[in-house]
Order: sequence, then C-alpha cells, then structure tokens
Amino acid sequence: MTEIQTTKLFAALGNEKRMQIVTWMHDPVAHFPPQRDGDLVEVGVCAGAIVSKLGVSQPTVTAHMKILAEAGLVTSQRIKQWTFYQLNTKTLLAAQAKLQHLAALPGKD
Amino acid sequence: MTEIQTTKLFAALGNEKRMQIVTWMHDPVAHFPPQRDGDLVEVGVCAGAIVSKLGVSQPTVTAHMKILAEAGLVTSQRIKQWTFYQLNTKTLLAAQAKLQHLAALPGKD
DNA sequence: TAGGCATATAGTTATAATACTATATGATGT
DNA sequence: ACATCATATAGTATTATAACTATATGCCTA
Repeated sequence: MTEIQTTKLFAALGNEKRMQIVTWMHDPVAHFPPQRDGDLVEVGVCAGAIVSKLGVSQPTVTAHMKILAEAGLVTSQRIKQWTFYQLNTKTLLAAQAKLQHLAALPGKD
Repeated sequence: MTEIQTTKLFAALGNEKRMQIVTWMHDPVAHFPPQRDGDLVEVGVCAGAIVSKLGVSQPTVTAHMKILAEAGLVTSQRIKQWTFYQLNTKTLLAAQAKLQHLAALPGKD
C-alpha cells in the first residue's frame, strides 16, 4: 500500500478534466454505457469509455488516468486488451479527513 | 460572496508551499510569533511572517497568497502597512463535503 | 501468423506555474 | 517632506502541464 501524499492528491483533483472523470466515476452506471467484458461497478470503467466522453485524445486520457492512479484516486486492472478503472474511496476519505482537520479548531496533536 | 470553484480550490491546495501555508494557518499561534499590531487569531497572520518561514521571496509569497485568496481559502485585510491573512473555514468545509460526497455511494440526486 | 482493436509510449508544441530581481506604491514616523 | 518599512506589481527565466500526432506493444480471433 503506497503512502498518500496529500498535495499530489489535491493537484490531481485540481484539473477540470480529471475532476470530470472522478465525478463520472462516482456513479459509473449513470454516466457510462454498459460493458460486455467487465461490469462497470464490479470491474471498473473501461478507458475507451472515458475517451469517448471526455473530448480529448486517447493518449491524453491515459496521461490523466496515470496522474489519478499515482495520486491513489483510482485503481486500475488490465483484462484482455482493456484497462478498467475504479475510484479509490479510501483516498477520497483520507483527503476529506485532512480538510476536516484543517477546518476544525486546532487541537493539541 | 463569490462562488466556490472546486477545481480551483483543489489546484490551490495542490502545491507544497501553499499546503504548508494552509497547515501553518490552521494553528497560527503554534507556528508564528506573536504580533504587536494585530492578534494572530483575531486579525490574522501577517504576510511578512509567512515570508520569514517559507523560504521563498516576498513577491512569491504574495503570489501564493493571491492564489489562496482567489480560491476562497483565505481572506485578507490590510491594516496600516500590513496585510493579514486568515483561513476561511467555510471553503475548507465545502471542499470537505464535496470529497465526502464523491466517496459515498451514488445517490439519486 | 496476420489483422484488428485497445492501450501505452515517444516526441513535439503551446501554455501555465513558479521562482527570481528590480521597482512602484502606500503608510509611518521623524 | 523624507527616510523607512511592508506589500504589490512588472518583467523575465525556468520548469511543469496538457494537448496533439505517430508509433509501439499486447491481446484476441480468424
């Protein structure tokens, strides 16, 4: 398990295209077509589906997904010739906790 | 009151120097020296105090503070020849809520 | 094994971000 | 008014981001 670097994480979210991807991935069934070779929720969203929706080239999507993956925001798995991505809820919650701490009164820790 | 743009906000936090500033500002008394002309908590942290700690030039700090202010993460007020900054808890909580939503199961909204 | 499909990588370009120095502005206090 | 101090702005250099096209890789199917 890789350590979570908060700054890298926020930088990953600080881009319109990547925020759009993450927002879509929050509810894949609502935003992506059904998949034959891997369930949207169980296996993840196929890279090609993101390419089709996002309006940028396939290599650009690959680059964005790599940034999201390195920030720990998504996990990926290759099945056959497809790469499927899933949101990593743990990382989102860790970031959420960090912000909650910063918003709270300073403690003695 | 300006609208909160989530992406701009995360981009502001996605930089080591600015994250450091925000972390310090969470507990100003613990990280900055006392101020004669404005209480650290009541009035805010003087720009010069941040310059002294951060290890970059004064204009660079001014630029970082502008980015934080435009993201809604800090408010500023000028008193005499000093500019004092305070963390904006509301914005931090709004970002926190956004992350919490993304981490939760998709709802019907 | 040859062709096709999905994704990854290489190479390039344009723009944005981050830093600096020098200087301007604006308030304080003699 | 002048010198000083704190911050803001201008201008510039360097590096990082985000996009593209072209091509490589890897897997399936005929």
